[in-house]
Formats: sequence, C-alpha cells, structure tokens
Amino acid sequence: MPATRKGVTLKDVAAAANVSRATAARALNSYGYVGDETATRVVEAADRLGYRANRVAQALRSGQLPIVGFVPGDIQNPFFARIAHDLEVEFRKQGHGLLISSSEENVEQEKAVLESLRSLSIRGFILAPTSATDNRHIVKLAREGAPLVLIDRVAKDVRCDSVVVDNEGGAREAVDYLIANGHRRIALLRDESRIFTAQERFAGYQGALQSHGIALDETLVTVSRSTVEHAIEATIRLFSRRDRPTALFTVDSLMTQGALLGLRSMGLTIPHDVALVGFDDFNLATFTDPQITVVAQPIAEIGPLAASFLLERLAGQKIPPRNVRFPTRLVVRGSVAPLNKA
Amino acid sequence: MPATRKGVTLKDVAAAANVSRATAARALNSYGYVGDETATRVVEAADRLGYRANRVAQALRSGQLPIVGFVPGDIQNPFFARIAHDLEVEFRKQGHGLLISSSEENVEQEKAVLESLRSLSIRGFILAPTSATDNRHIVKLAREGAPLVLIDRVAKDVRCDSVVVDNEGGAREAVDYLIANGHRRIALLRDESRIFTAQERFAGYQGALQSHGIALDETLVTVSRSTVEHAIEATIRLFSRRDRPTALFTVDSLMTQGALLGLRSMGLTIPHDVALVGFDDFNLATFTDPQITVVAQPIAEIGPLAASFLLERLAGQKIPPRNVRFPTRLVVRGSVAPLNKA
DNA sequence: CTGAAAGCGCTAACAA
DNA sequence: TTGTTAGCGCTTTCAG
Repeated sequence: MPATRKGVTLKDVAAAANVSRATAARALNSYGYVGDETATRVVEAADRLGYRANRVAQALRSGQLPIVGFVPGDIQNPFFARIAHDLEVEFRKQGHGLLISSSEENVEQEKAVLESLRSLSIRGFILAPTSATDNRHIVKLAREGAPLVLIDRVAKDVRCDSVVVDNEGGAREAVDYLIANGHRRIALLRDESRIFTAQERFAGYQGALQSHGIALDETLVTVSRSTVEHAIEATIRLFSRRDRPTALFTVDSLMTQGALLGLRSMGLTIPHDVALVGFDDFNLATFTDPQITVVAQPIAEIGPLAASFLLERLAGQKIPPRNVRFPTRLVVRGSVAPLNKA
Repeated sequence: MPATRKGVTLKDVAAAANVSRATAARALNSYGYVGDETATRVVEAADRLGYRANRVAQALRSGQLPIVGFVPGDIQNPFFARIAHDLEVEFRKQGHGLLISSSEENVEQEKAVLESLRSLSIRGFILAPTSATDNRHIVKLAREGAPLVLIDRVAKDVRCDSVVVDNEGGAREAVDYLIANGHRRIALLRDESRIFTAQERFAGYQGALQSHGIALDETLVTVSRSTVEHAIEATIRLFSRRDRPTALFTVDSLMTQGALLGLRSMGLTIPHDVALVGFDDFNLATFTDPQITVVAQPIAEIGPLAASFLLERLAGQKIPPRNVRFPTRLVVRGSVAPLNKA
C-alpha cells in the first residue's frame, strides 16, 4: 500500500522480449552468452518498461547489499561531517551507498547500531569507536571477518585496518609550544577518557609537562562532553578560580569554540589573559581576533584512505591489517603570547 | 567469501527448537498463535545460536527496506549536518536507518542518487531539491506515490509535504534593516538562481529595495557557489571597485564566512567599512568581533517535523500535502552600523 | 546460445 | 496450536 510499487520486474521484461528470465538477466547484466539481437531486444524492452533492477533481491541472493555503514561519534562535528562527505564520494564511485548512523558517543548505541547494520547485510563498516576499551563487540566483528576500517580512533585488541593521526605527538607539540612561551600553569579541556583520542591527547599533555619538569596539577584538567555548550561551562569552571591558569589546551574544535565563548563571557582576552591552543583546525579559527593556533590534522586524506582500505577488503584482498597514523602539524597563529610580555 | 556469513538462519533456529520455520517466525516476531512453551524454546534457541533476522530477506518479502533516504545539497553545510542528525535520531526511534546521499547541488547527481535509492526499495525520501525548476524526476516520484518530504526548498508543481522557511520575508527584513541604518548601496552575495532558496532570498532583497524606492543595481549582485572559498573570491570581486558598496547581505552561512574572510583580506573592517547581515545563523557568528547580525532559521524544528511527516506517510496516512513555512527571526548583533556614524 | 529450475531467508495463507 | 507450501525478484548451475 505505501508505494514504490513500480512493479516492473525482470519477469515483465523477459515476457516483453519473449525470452526467459535467465536470458533477460544475462542481457541486462552482460555476462554469459546472449545473441546480439536478443540482447538488444531485451535492453529495449527494459528501457521501454522503465525496468530498474531490484537491489534487495540481488542482495538476498548475493548476501550483500551495496551499502557501507559509517558510524561516527557525532555527525555534527565538522571533522566527521567532512569525513562523511569524502567517504560518500568515494563509495558512490563504486556504486555503494553510505548509511550513516551515529553512535552519539555512547557505547550501547554503538553496539545497537552495529547490530542493526549487520542485520541489513551491509557490506562493510567504517567506524570511530566510542570507547577505547569496551569493545568486545568490535573484536567480534573483526574476528568474524566483517570488512572493517577504524577511523580517528583505534580500539584495543582489534585486528583490522585503521587510519588515525598522531594524537599524542600533536598534543605534545602544542603543550611544548605553550611551555616555550613561558607558560607553566597550563589547563587542559578534554573529553571523556573512554575515548581513544582523549587518552592519547592527554598522554601528550602529560608527556610535555613531564619532560619540562612540570608537575601535573589535576585541578587544571577538566573533562567535558564534546559540544560547544558543555565546553563553555567547563571553561568557566576552570577559570573561575583565583590562581587561574595562564594557558589552555583544548582537545577538539568544538571544545575550542566553547573555550573561546567561555573566556569571552568572563571578560578574559586572548592571548593577553589566556594563551590558547586547540587540537583540530576549524573553519573559523582564522575569523577570530586573534586567530587561533591549532594542531591541524590532514583531514582531507583520512576519508579517502579509509575508503580505499575498505574497498580493497570488499574486493577480497587478504593482507595483514594496515595501521596508518598521520602526523599532525602545529599551525601557529595569534592565540599564544609569551607569558612575560603579555 | 567476503564475510558477514554468520549464517544462522531461521531454519537453524527452527531445527534447534524442533519446530517448523513458520512457528519459529511466529515465536520470534510474536504474532499468531504459539504455545508458551514452544515460544520460549524457540527464543532460547535463537539466543543460543546468536540468530539475527535477515532484514534483506524480510525486505524482499515486504517490498521495503527499513531505510529512509536523505538527499541534502551538501552534508558539510552545518545546516544540513544538523538536520541529518535530527532526522537520524527520529528515524532511529522507529527502527529505520538513514541513508545520506548528497546531491552536491547537481541536478544530474540528484537524479542518479534518487534512482539508486529507489532500486534499493528505500521506504521514503527526504529531499532538498537542488533545482527549483528542473524537477520532472521529483514530480514523477511524487506521482508514483513514493513517500516524500521536501525540506528547505520546494520544487515547482510537486505535490507533497514540505518544510521550509520564509526566505523572502527573512531576506526582506535583513535588507530593510540595512536600509533603516542608512545604507543604499547594498551588495548581495547569492548562490545559483537554480536553487529555490536563492530565488526567494533574492526576491526579498529586491522587494526591500523596491519598497524603499532604491533601484536594483545588477552590478551589486554576485553569484557564487556555496563554499567558503568561492565566497571569498566573490566578495573580493564585489568590493574591489572604486565606489564600493557600504553593506552586504549574504544568503547562507558558508557565504557569510567567506565574506568575512574576503573583507578581512582586503583590510575592510566591519561594521566600519562594510555593514554585514547573513542569512542563517552559525556557531561562530558570535565569536567574531563584532558579532554578526543574522537571519536565524528555526533549525531545530525542521528535521523533526519533516521526519514526523514522512513517518505518517509511511504509516499509510492519506491526507493532502502539508506545506509548512516557518518564520525567520532577525538576530541583531554588531555587524551593522548606521551609515553616517560609521 | 537459451531455457528450466532451484534457492537466497523470510512470511503468510491455508491445512491439519 | 503447528506445519506445509508458495513466492517475493533475482542469479546461476545444468541441460538442451
């Protein structure tokens, strides 16, 4: 009753062309032997009738729908939106659709989404695991041989292709830079430690402090969900104290934006009152005054590479997992001033 | 060979529980009569075996995959990313996946994408038509009874549900505001006129000028693709002339961002040298100095309403098309100064 | 070169 | 209450 009952099936085409369904299929998909004349007759009939192959039926036979699933943490994060776009373009070229189903950074939802995709006979998965540790479901997925590429984050003990960036190194470089500018009381605005990138970036932060002989001050580290709103709040919390930090490192672009807003609302100026460096570049980092210094990721390369990895797996390629880690790049702009001069 | 060949089918479950496939199905989907004891036996067997219904097979029978297609103009535009997120949430609640396939503002691609979705027996469509006029394919889709909701833009002669905003009114209000501040040479940065919203927003611009007795100066209107990069270029073109405009109205947030960058690169300051109003609010409109005055759309309402419309259609509801048009709201911030004072 | 027939996994008449 | 059977639309042996 709902619709889409166009109803022109292979049977109709075959009948119209006076051949069997088998022959019609051969003509339409050009395989096997078909007489030239017969073939054209079939194709014409198909055109005339407006035949469109039923991909669900094809999928039932082949066991696979020409769809790939993408499970990001949050599609509204420009980082994932960009990757979604790039993936879509790549898969489209190969006749595959991209089914996007966000985990909303919730492990249970991630499990549910993955289950749901599997029952759809999706061909493969591109996943940004929301948890670095709670991931038996992913291990299982990989074990069962499902084509799978991890992106942005890897999950412990999962053997499969992955494409990530050097989170620790990037974070370290950022904090080193802050230290080089004379800062010692450097706050960190991070997201939940369950998340792989959060752990690595935190490690980089710690490492930088340590190698400069600065003790880690737990009270300078604040956890927040990765949204502008939450980050604003967390920033205000961080800077409300008397002996407030002189610098802030934020672990993703949404948080950087939240920090900007939070600091502004407190009347704190950058870089005069607070030096700021953020992980992940964003469109508007160059709009603010001053422009924001960031750790940039090679975002344009991540999606295409992940897509090509998955496509190779879909083509049946059997090689050991490839684990690519891209370097990051510190883009110095104007949000950090030397502590003394400021 | 590729995988996902878990291979536990209903048949296996039935065998394990010593019942027929029909009974197993009844127990699992709880319909028809099944003995209590039998039912639990089946359910247990299913659990034990890790049975997962094959939704492709179900779809072949029912003729419909529990997936809805979303065809935005560009998933990287935060406007569409937000809507994609909201749609996903709504459809997930109803057990439906969301297949996102961008038209990239290209009619041919839109047609191809729609064809592809149809051959997948997708249940329904949420579409932002890329062309206001070249849309016979959409008319056809609607005629054939495919559940369809148009979003952000409507297409001529298509009878179906739609959810849009008052583009003309919003644009008019923006330009009125500029005029009220003494501006007369008001430039327009718009996207291709093929796009519905572009037409309407242009009409609003014209209408405002006209009702204040200001002649339309074609040289003040520039067309650009809706990306930050293109908009930068277009802005520079617009403001490179001697008698440059004193104000600028941009028709979407990506263009507004491009305009900001373009003006900055020319050393023009806002609102001193140029007054600026943009259509569509964006995250960072409040980060800039000054903050940007915009025409805000009730974006949080669009996705959920469109989803509920489509869901009702999927449920078989037969009522005349509903065409909702939300009002916009001028959010005055600091990017416009009175012409004389400036 | 072409056709007949089987079967992918599931559901729904219809029988029993 | 349960089983039998047919068939969704397609592809692919296997005969002819």
